[in-house]
Amino acid sequence: MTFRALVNEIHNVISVSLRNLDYPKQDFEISEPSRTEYGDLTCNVSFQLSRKIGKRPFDIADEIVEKQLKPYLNEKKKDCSTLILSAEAHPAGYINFKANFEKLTESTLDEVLKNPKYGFYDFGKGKVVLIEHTSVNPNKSLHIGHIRNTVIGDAIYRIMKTTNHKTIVLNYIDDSGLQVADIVVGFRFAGFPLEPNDKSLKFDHYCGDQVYVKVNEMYETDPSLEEKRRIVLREIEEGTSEIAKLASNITMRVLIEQLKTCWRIKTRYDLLNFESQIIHSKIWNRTFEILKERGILMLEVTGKNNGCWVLRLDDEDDKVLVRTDGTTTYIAKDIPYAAWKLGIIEDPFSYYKFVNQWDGSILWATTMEPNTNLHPKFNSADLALTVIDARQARLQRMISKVLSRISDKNKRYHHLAYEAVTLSSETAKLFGLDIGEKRFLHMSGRKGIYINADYILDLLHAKALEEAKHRNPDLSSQSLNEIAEEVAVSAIRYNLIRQDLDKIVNFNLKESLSLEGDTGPYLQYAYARSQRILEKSDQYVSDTKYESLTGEAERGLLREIAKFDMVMEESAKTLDPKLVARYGYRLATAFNLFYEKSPVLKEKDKQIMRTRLAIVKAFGLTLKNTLDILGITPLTKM
RNA sequence: GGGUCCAUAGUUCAGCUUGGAUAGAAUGGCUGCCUGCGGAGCAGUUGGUCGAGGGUUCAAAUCCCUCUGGGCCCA
Repeated sequence: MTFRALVNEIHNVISVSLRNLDYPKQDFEISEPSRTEYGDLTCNVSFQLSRKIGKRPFDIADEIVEKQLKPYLNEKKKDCSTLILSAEAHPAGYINFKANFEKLTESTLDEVLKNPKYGFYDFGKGKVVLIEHTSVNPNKSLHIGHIRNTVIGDAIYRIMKTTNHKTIVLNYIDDSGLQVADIVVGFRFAGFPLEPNDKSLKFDHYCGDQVYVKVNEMYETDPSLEEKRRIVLREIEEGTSEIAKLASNITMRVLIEQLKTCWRIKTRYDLLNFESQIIHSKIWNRTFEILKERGILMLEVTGKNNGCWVLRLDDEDDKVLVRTDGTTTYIAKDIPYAAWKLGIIEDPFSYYKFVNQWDGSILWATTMEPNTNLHPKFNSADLALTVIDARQARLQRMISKVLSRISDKNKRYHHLAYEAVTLSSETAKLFGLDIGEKRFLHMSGRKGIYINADYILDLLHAKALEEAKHRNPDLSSQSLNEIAEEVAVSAIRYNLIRQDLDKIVNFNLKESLSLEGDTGPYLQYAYARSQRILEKSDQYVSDTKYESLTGEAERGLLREIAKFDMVMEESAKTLDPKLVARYGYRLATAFNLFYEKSPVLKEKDKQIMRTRLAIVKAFGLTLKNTLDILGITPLTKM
């Protein structure tokens, strides 16, 4: 029983009151008031009713309080069976509630301290959610734009897991596209050695920063190379030649290096889906039949699309799927893949164990080689979430519409869109680019204008290492490096999660190196402080005295702790990871205030000391679980 | 041309889904607080015609319309 119990009780008693007073049925909201002096929770029902029945909000509030809430509280207080301390009609029209903190504290601490999984909330009822994220072309290293995708997708995975969904995480590998062809051209026809001269250079950096960028420059001056690219692309698609083997070899090497970066930021996947195998699997043929049966796909017999198979949806322009020469367009690959995700078509793939990951889980990969490996079921999800940036919105909306026409009603394909990461004008100058009055510059992999994920992590690591060394002179260099790495990961992850999905992250290199204020390390620091208190205590938390909990700082902290499962429900419902980040920040802030105002170990009254110790312990558990969802490692020293 | 997203403090952002009480953080500037549970912290101060105009409403940063500036997608 936590804050949710209080909200539910208020909701129930007001609903009953409305019935008793013969008011019409009315939706209303129980929320936190704008100022703490108004109480712990507030209800807007009188405003809603006022609109309907033309009575003054205060009169309605007053009537509900006097005729219903007060008698209710008098009755309930006899056997201490209410979490509400008082209800009051405010002249503005709100009904304001104060919580019985003694009882709320007791039930909250009881819940948190007994339940190491505190925060877990059964919103999903075991529904299967498939999440696809990262999906970076395997011809380059990941830059900060890519890891915004990765970090959002991974946070959503963790949110869904914590709200009782079965989760499957996919990484789609476009191993047969133009971008792969570009670097193959570089190695095969433009003289790039397969091993970089600098042996310490990661292979993905070498391919992306040097080969890919240079080859694209060379196209400008040497048109014959473009011809080579067409040949390479065709051979990759056919998949049997020497060039195709070279391409596959390079792709795998880049992919492994990309995955190292993803694992570095504590991301994991269940399955790698290779585009080449989707093409070879022929799942398009079956999908084509289904689309024709449902009348979504038409053979055009007149006009500019004469002879093409065209996708026809309400409020969308017609979209060609199959051209007159029988070749398919890009979306013709996405639809069968989406259909596979929801289990609309039979699973044509075999699977093999690709690699073991940092968390002990197995990463599988698709293969067309028949085998009988026992593997988890990867398709037929109830909800398929695809994390791709907002530029793909139109295409993704079309896929959703098609899928809603050919799948069961209870299944859903959803595009989880987010905006791009751009470079601030200050950061653009590092590339020698002056963008004048403009506020941001879009990154470009082809032009080499981007900030590598590994690079920013290394910078953060170095900065955190210096700081940690200074504070912990006794720690070994290995421990310090481990701490620095966790701080670096926390800074970057938090930075990318905290912002709204449909806002551009305008990346400023200098500001991103901050470890103070509203940042990941701030949360880790609050955790470390709390653990230091527990470490120095005997951790004995019974013999508590809840009525001693009168300080605003203590209550503020408890209030935040008590709201965790509601935050989880909301973020799962709205698919919004930033709510968890915001919550973590509020929780840490509440603790830091408590830390200033309510000494624990120095408190003379043993019972008060024990009560505060219990709060610290509950805080630690709650923040730890919050950090887990953000993919941030809690640290006891930093 | 059609569609879509964004605009809130010097800067970076919450708040908008579900209208309601004096619009909040962080950062920057200025100023305090470590012989005290870790100062990656806390407190104070500075800073806002919520892009503009209209509309709906007892009440609009929030809903609707128009416009401006910018991003993206499609043609």
